[in-house]
Amino acid sequence: MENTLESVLQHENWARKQSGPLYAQLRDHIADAIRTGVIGAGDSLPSEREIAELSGVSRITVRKAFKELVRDGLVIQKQGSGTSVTPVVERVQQSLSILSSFTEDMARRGKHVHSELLERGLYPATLPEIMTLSLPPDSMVARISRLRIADGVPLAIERASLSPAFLPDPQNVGQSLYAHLDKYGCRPSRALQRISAINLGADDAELLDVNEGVAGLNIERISYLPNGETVEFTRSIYRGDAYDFLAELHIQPASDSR
Amino acid sequence: MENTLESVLQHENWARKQSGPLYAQLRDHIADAIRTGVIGAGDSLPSEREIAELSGVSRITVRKAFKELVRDGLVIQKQGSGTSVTPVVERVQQSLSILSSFTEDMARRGKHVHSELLERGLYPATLPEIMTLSLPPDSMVARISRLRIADGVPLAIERASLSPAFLPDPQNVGQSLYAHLDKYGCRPSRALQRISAINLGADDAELLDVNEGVAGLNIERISYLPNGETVEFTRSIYRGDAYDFLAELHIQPASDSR
DNA sequence: GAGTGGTCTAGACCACTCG
DNA sequence: GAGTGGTCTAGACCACTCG
Repeated sequence: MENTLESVLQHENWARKQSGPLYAQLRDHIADAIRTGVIGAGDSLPSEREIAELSGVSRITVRKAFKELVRDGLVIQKQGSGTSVTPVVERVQQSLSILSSFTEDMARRGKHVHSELLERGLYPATLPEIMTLSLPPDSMVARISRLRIADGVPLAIERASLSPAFLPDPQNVGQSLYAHLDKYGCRPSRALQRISAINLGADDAELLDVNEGVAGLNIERISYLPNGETVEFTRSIYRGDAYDFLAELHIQPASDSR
Repeated sequence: MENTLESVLQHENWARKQSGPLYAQLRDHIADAIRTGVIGAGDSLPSEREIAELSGVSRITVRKAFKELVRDGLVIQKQGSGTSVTPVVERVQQSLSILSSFTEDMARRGKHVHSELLERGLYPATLPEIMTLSLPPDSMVARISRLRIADGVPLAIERASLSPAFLPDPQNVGQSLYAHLDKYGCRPSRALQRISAINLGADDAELLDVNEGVAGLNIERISYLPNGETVEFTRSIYRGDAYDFLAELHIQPASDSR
């Protein structure tokens, strides 16, 4: 009857059956239990001390196994409230050739989105902002930083900087920055993005509700008006487990292909 | 005179000056020393036991600090040979709108590239390969897996699968798969890529000469001939610290933008 | 207040590297 | 063989969560 967690963790049911370090055997054993559904998404795991006792290893060994499960995003640990299996997140596919608005994009998929405001207002511009946005020295810059949430799941942190010429009133931006820019006729028509992979730091990981060190996508975007003026410089961090970016590539011009 | 590592690690020079856990203070202190150049790229650090003694904390606390420096890619640890500062890698910028060959791309930048062959030959096709490449059931598939190395630095693992119709002789492929396909007039003209972020597993991390768990880019590419036939299905893993992908975005058609 | 994960210690032995 | 990081233990106290 009890083909549950407890029996799975019984020492005699796993230890020394494989080779390699104890913590790796325990880690793989728990990972299998998660993947095969013996433990479901969102379920709580026994405490480190309980597992240590059940499985006959020291608590530090259990912690070491957990640490790697945490790093790989299989479980989530919270001080004071225990360890549980990471809830599954539906991956969002986003095009890398069509410039779209997060809010409009998600609405089209029938998802309920909202943003948590992290920062909004006019600030003294930093040097990168001055250079990227072609601002005069000692200029102010409009900044909007938001945590993007779809159906209750935080997906991305967006930190946008704009020239005050295009956004004199950051306080009035609602859910969608692009919709706001539309009103003033300065919605960008073209953008360049730079994409790289990073391990999330403690602060960003907490905002995105994932474990520190989990892989994320770091995207810097510079958006332009049809006349070539720079509108927006945005640094975003996306959850690696929640996003697939799609790009369509074409062969380079024949003259160049030697 | 000795404003070196040893003095930096002296217990009285850092401990308890900040708040927070000991290991975090030590970690930040070493990270600062690396960033400010007190310890240079490639330099060896003292052993865990030496640091423990110098700084007056237990070895486990030193290990915990090191573990996070390793995770963030600042240092590299090798059993039996010690801990050293990660050598700096020049980032490669690669377009996400132009389909180019790794070999040709790097040659254009004056880099010396070579590949280490991981797997090459004809194998029974897996289900995903059959579906993606439109192969008949129980078909064979040509596979080439290579570790891409530029100027001695491993940059990416590429695992390509092709229909034997396009690549009957995988054994004859040289440095460049695309150059080989050119000869038979079946070089792809268009491709779709899916990009996501992952934490590198132990095997891939070892091939790429980085630490396990470091963030990498996972890219799946499907390439097409001008007539629409699928040529190639490639799963690649790129080092997150070595690649920036560039994408140019355009506004979506007006009819769609409501 | 009971229970959880987070930090820290002292000490031990193992696996690997390198001269 | 000496030195390195890797694993493991038993035990302690702290910070946080939750009923």
